[in-house]
Amino acid sequence: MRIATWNVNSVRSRIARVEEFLERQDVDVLALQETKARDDQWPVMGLEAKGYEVATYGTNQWNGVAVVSRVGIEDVQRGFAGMPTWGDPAEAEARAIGATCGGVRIWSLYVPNGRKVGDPHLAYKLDWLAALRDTAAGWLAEDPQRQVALTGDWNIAPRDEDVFDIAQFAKSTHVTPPERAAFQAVVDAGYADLHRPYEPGPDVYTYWDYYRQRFERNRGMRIDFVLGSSELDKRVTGAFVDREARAGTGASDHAPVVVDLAD
DNA sequence: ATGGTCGTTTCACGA
Repeated sequence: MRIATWNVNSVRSRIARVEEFLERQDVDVLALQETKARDDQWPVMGLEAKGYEVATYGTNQWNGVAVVSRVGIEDVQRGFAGMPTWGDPAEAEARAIGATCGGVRIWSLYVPNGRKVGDPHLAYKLDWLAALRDTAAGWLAEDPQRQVALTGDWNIAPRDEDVFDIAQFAKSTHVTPPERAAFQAVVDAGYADLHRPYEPGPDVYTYWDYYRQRFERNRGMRIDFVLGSSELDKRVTGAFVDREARAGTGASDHAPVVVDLAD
């Protein structure tokens, strides 16, 4: 089974590229972030015609996550236990959706951006990650044999080599010690990085700003990850970033991360 | 320090 995660930066403006990616890479399950579509706005017709099921969670034009699968979708859960919301608690933020596909629990996560050091959004990001860690640790405490994938845009570069020039991030979010500790806490809860062992280099990125030709010059960041429980980790046979999806006009600013699992 | 480029319910703001 081949799974993937992709911050698509608007599924409505990118649906043709989503369908192209699924077919070109022969993907079974795709987790999407920043769909920027309410559930009722999702362009599902082409996907359903090609045999994909879609589970979405979008409450406004800014947020949105989804799971697209051609191996079935079961037990969809929107949000997770203890997930903090920003601002009015009644206004749910669609940052997490979980679905079981082919026996694997796959989460599509859009970790809060954090904006700037000192911004309350950064505290929110850390709270959100702590809640995710607690909840995800609980899943494995209940049953260590579970195959769980925590995929998505983490908005964290865990290592200095995960950004094109660490000196330029001296006063930025995404690389601060508390954010990196929050990421590591999820790893320590039993979720390994399934991609890095297969592309360990310092110049492997998943995100490149649109401006200043950052993609063409490969000045990017590794901030999208597929983390997996140990039972899932055992099945991994390979992983890579699909840079082709980032190339050319009309691309998202992120590229998909693809992970292959043995049957 | 600023600006660069995308997306959105766009003349503003988030990433």
